[in-house]
Parts: sequence; C-alpha cells; structure tokens
Amino acid sequence: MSSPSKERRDRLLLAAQRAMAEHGTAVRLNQVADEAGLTSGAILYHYPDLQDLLVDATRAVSERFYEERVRAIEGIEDPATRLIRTIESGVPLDNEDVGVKLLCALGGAAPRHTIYAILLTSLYDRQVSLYQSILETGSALSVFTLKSPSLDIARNLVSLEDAYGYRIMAGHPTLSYGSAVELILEYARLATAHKLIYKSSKEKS
Amino acid sequence: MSSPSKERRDRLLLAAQRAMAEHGTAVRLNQVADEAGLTSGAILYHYPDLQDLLVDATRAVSERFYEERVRAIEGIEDPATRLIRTIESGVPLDNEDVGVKLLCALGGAAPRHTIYAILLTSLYDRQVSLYQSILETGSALSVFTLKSPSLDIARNLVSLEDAYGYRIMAGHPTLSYGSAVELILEYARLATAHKLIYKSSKEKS
DNA sequence: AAGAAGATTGAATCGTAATTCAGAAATAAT
DNA sequence: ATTATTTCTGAATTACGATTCAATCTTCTT
Repeated sequence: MSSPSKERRDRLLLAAQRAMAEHGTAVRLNQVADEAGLTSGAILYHYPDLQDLLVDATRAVSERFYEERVRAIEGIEDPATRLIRTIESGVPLDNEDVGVKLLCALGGAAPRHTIYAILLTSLYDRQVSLYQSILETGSALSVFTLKSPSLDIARNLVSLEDAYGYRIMAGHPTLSYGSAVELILEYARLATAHKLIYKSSKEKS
Repeated sequence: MSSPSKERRDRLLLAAQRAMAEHGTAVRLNQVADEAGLTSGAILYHYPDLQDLLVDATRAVSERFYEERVRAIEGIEDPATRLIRTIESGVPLDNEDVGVKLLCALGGAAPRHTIYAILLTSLYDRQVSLYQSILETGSALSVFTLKSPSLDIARNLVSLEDAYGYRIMAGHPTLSYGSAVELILEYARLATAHKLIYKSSKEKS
C-alpha cells in the first residue's frame, strides 16, 4: 500500500486540488474520488487518511504557485521589469483559477487548522523574500530609490496581491486582473520612486 | 414558529457566529446547537434552513464590524487622526478575534458561494468608501496631498488591512497588530504625503 | 391560577458518507 | 503465457448528522 507511483500520485493530487477548489477544505472523500474518476476505496488504498492527501495536494499547489512566479522572471535583468512581471504573476486572471481558489480556501481554514496556517505563512514569506531580493537589487543598482525598508515594501506588495486575489475570486464587479495590477503598481511606484511603465505582458508574446 | 424574538434571535446569531468562526462555513447544525446550548431541533424550530441562519449571522458580523469602525472615529475632526484610527480599527489584535475569524472563513468560501461573495464584496466597498471620504476631506483641507486617486488609495488601504488580517489570524510569527498597523501606515504616508505620527491609541485611555 | 402559545427536548427515522474487504481487473515480472 | 503484484471495485457495514414529531417544559395572558 501507500507510496503510489509518481504518476498515480500526481493524478490523486490533481483530483484533490480540483475537489478542494470546488468544495473547500471540508471536501468529502467521495468528492475527491469523483474528481479522480475512482471510488472512495481506491483513494483510501493510497491515502488511508484523507487529511494527508489534502495536505500533500496543498503543498503541491503552493510549490507550483511559487515556482511559476520564479519562472516568470528568470532571464530578466532589469529590476523594474522584474518587479512588474512579478506583480503580474501574483494576481489571478479571473475567478476560475483553480490554484488561487484553493489558496483562498486555505486562507479561510488557516485560523482553524495549524497545518494550513503554516503552509500559507511559509508561502507568504517566500514571496516576500522574492520581492525583497528584487527591491534590494534595484536599490543597489540605483534603479529604485526605496522609500521604506525593503522588507516592509515587499510585505505590502505580497499583501496587496493576496487581497486583490481574494477580491477577484469573489467576483468584484469593478476589480479585474488589469485594475488590480495597476493598483499594486501604483504603490510600487511610490515605494520605489520608479515609473514602472506597465506594458501588459498579456497583449504580445 | 419562525421570527424569533429579538433576544432569542441574537442568541442564535451569536452561537452561529462562534460556531462558524470555529468550524468554517461548512459548520454542522449540531455544532451550532452545541454553541447555543440547545439541541438541533430547537435551532430548526427557529431556522428551518441552517443556511438562512448562517447568512443572517454573517450579515450581523459584517454590519457590526463596519459600525465599530465608524464609531471608532466619530467625533474626531483631524483627518490625519481619523485616518490613523481607521487603520487601527481594521486590524485584528490577535488570532482570537471571532469576528475576523469568521470573515476569513467567508473569504475562503466566497469563490464557491455567491451569497458570501456578495456580502464580502459589499463590506469591502463600504470600507473603501469610508477611507475615500477621509482622504477626500483631508485633501480638501490641504492636510493630505494625495499621490493617487482617492479611490485607488482607499482600495489599497482596505486591501492591506484584509491581507494583514489573514496573516495575523494565521499566526504569522513576526506580524503582530502593531507591525501590521505600522506597515499600512507606511503606505498611507507615501500616498498622502502626511507624516501620520502614530501614537498608539492602545496604550492610553 | 388556569389556559394558551411558544420553546425545547429526546427518541425514532432517514439519508449520506466513511470504512472495510473479498474478489476482479490491470499491470508487471519471469 | 503464467504468475505475482498492484490497483481498484462493489457490496456490506458502520458511523454520523439531519429531520421529524409527540410529549414536556416555559412563558405569557387574563
């Protein structure tokens, strides 16, 4: 039993992620099974405790989310462009995003479930570090003139992303991907004293 | 049946709020009954559909939260003080805050439950209006020099509060009430070009 | 204080989901 | 191809929560 092959494991994690995005952290075993196209017994065969599967699924989402952001800026030299691209990669395009939907559910569960609190806090801190290193580099190259400590700016940037993510997932009528990015950029401009001219990366490429 | 007296109604709403704070929006009827010190039948007698009770409980929390913020600044003239006090009133003191715990749970459920999305979006917008009117007044009196449209600043302020609320509720090891308020104030200073000297309202009075 | 209306209980019932497991199906090994 | 191993199903069992309701307790009315 246990330790399913990499392939099957991924299939289960995918199913658990979709099920959690749809039903929250109180998702039922049957709902995960449905999503996987299997019966509940099959899930239990690999994960005798559903919670373990949910936590693994959650860790995978968190990891993927972070990795995608790192990938979005790899190869880019200019700190201003790096900052803009990072902001863009932190906001969900619409309220269909499965990963962000799941992360929202985690946020709601974190006050009640330590494990989710730890995972989310860790994701937050890693994103803060990502921003901080961009800010520090830009500052060192005299591209940015930081108006607050880099840690503070980084925390505020990640916080803004998070909050606008929630707004977008809740379907706010006048807050779209574009306006959220623009709002965060407005803060970034104040905090870095850089114009950060935003040429949406979504219209070309 | 139905339409319980104001007193009993409040007792039920309180119980539902506590239960939701503890168990999320997927709270069980029995858990609400336990919190109320009643049996499930008694709850059903007043609210044949649990969802109705949960929504009413949610609306009450949202209302109370907003009203408290309004009350926190009533009588204060100076726009800078009003702004500071408003920021202070938007951040939970610690991760025990039942109201904010509930609001977090709502945020997690909003992508899946329209009714909660509507309630939360409405709360967000009302808070934005609150900030906006403070900013506009301060601007009109030449106390603030707004570096972005007041709507944008207001949205960012509420967003920061929200996000730090989540962090605090998740027990972030280095983000406390005080540091969150300071981080939001740092943005507010940049956006208003006002020093906003923060004399914590918690140490006196 | 008697009676009526309102509120609550506790037991019975129903429904749904979790769990178990013998055996079938698929896959891998020889 | 045969055997062994892994994976999965479907049915049976068990557990739990929702729902119903007759009986009881409370509270109000007069």
